[in-house]
Amino acid sequence: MNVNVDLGRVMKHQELWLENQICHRLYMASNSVNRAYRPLLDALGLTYPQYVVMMSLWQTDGVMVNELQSTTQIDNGALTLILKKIADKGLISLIPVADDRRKKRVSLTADGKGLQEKAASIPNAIRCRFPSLNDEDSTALKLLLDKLLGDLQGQSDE
Amino acid sequence: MNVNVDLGRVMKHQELWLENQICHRLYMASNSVNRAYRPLLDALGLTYPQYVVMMSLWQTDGVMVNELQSTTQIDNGALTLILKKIADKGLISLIPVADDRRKKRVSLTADGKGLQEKAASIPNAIRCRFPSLNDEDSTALKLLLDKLLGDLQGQSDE
DNA sequence: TAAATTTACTTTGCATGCAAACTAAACTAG
DNA sequence: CTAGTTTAGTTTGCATGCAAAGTAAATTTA
Repeated sequence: MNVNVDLGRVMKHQELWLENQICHRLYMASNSVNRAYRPLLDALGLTYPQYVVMMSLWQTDGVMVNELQSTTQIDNGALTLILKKIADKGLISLIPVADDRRKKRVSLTADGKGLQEKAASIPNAIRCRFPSLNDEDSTALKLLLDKLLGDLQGQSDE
Repeated sequence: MNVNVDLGRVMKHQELWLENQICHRLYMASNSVNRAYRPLLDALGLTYPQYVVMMSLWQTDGVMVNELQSTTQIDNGALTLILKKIADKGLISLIPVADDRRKKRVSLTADGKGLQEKAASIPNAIRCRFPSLNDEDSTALKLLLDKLLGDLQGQSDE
């Protein structure tokens, strides 16, 4: 008695069923998480990608755009606009490097540094939205996502 | 000897570090997966969300738009455009329901049904991109993502 | 050292994702 | 039966994500 024929469906192409796919779950999870962040980030005047950039800078300030790109994995084209926007908000300054005038250094302003205190409560607020995931689950999930990311990163380079 | 101070960073706000976050991994994973699908889906003339809609219809044809929305989790506004586009490609027909003229039934055309054969190889091609994830890992990852999705779904309704 | 190439972004065109406003049809209360 | 409400989709404005073309500066070649 296979559950897959309960509704009289043909047993063909089960790999194409949404319930069987990791990728569709990732798609839904990423969007759901983004929606969960929105109300919290609205209070800071940031979008999620902008928040990711700020987090990266709070951790390591004064980096080149391409370093920020590889850390955050945000698309280059999008990153240009995102940096322009958070620069307009006065959170960062974009300074061309004297050595190599193609490069730009991204540095936090005082306001940008100060925003970290306001953001400090967000990670915990988000974690509380996943009551079903205990610490062990979280660790396991990170590990599995790292495996997946490792696979996908390596391949494009070869 | 804590690895977190290896580079002399202050031990403050570690929750804000990207490496410690599930959400940033989900963001990167979802985008990476989307990029992995692109060359495969280009051959079918579909984008990933369009492919998700087609998969849902291959599994259950002739549903209302709102059923398709809850199955695929694609945004309503986006879904309207996506349905218009795959209808323009001749893969589906959108027929207003006689009972309730607000509703529309989404039905596969012969071409739409035929496309399933061409798509049949995609799930396996994608799975091959994750050599590090064995079957056990895949099952575990699905389970963890389902937990996370369950948490996020329930909350917005309350 | 002049041409070819590479590097570090920027810009452009298209396709979502999302919240919010909007429309039309069906439903409920009085 | 009519006003108010809910439901099913659509439209709109803004912010990415992505591939591809474009730019300017640095590097390598010949």
